[in-house]
Amino acid sequence: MPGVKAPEQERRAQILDAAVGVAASERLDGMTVRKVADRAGLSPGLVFFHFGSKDQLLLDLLGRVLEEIIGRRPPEDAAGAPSARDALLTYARSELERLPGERDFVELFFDYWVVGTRNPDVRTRMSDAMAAYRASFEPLATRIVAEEAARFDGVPPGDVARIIVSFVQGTAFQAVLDPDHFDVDALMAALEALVP
Amino acid sequence: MPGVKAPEQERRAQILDAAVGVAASERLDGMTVRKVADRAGLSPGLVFFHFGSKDQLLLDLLGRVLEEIIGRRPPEDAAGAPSARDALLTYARSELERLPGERDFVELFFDYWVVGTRNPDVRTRMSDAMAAYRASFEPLATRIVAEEAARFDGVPPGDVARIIVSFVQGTAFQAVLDPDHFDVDALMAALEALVP
DNA sequence: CAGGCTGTTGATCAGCCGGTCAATGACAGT
DNA sequence: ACTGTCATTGACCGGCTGATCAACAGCCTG
Repeated sequence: MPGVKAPEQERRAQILDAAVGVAASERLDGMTVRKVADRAGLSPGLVFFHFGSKDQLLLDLLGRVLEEIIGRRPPEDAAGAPSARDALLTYARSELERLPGERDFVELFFDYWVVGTRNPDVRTRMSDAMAAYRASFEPLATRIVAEEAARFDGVPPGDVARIIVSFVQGTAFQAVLDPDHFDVDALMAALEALVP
Repeated sequence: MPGVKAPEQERRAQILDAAVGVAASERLDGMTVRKVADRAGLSPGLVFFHFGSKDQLLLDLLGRVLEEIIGRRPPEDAAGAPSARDALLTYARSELERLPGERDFVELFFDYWVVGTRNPDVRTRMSDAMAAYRASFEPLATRIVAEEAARFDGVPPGDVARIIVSFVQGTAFQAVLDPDHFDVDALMAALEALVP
């Protein structure tokens, strides 16, 4: 006996919310259409009615994950930084400080990375998101290169941004694997000594 | 009609070899006991006879992957480097240069990272391996800190090593996602400018 | 040659998966 | 009030999975 109707967008959002919940607690490979439907209090068939396939549901869920991790980032608050180098380090620190609170999404992000190695759609989406993330570091990287033109002779700011992103991601990787030894202050102290 | 017997260790190795092959081409989530058995030219039941469960097979396979990625590393060849800083950069470069050729194992490494977030055994194994990898950078990090004691005042060498490992891993992450834009020389040039 | 141990096979099991679909009911337009 | 559209349900399908197990073959021991 079918239940009450609901507007298209509302249902989709309801199902996606449930998908976020299931994925957060059971990870991508533990997320099934049935579990999502159960959590949303709906029938499995409805998920296919609204999303067509599980792959499409995954793709839409990826949109949410990326928005959370890469999208809704606090403004890069470089105010008060005496130099571009300090501003970049401050920015990097703020990125590291977000990690513990967004652990579920960080884990999902890596889950999707794995899926992306086999699913071209996911891969493209991830690749684009990474480019956007990298781009958010570029203004500061450009200022750094400009401020010390001699030291960075011929080095494209984009490569500097790439290195910062690598550092943040690698740290996220280690933080999830071994959260007890994750110490932002210690890491930043070492980084500041390493990058004068 | 059962086939010929084989010594315990030989069979295990044969099955593990097949598992490596299947995992390399189909990834962890595409690896099933049947496919491994097929590739080894054996019956599925035999896999359980020798390994007990798929989880145990995964754990043993992880041992192989880690040995390939973290174990069999070339000696850190710091010979000819005028300073610890140069030696560390040379070491980091050699790590990056290994990535394209070991892509299958790098992908598997991240696959296992994902599995590790749910499987404590895998997680512990990964965590230990990461610690060992980090430790391989420590001697050079210690020399760097010692050579410029003022600059690295109070910074533990272990944290410096952590940062280098983060950089290498983050780069591996991006290299798999977007192999076409992976350029070791460009990255190292930027890194050398960034870390004087 | 008898008998047991052990490696090996492949059919088989229960369970879960993504996906389909006929049936049903709520709702809007007329 | 009638009707057609569409959201919703849940049983159902085929396929695949990890795991089990009785049957069987080769080998060692006596």
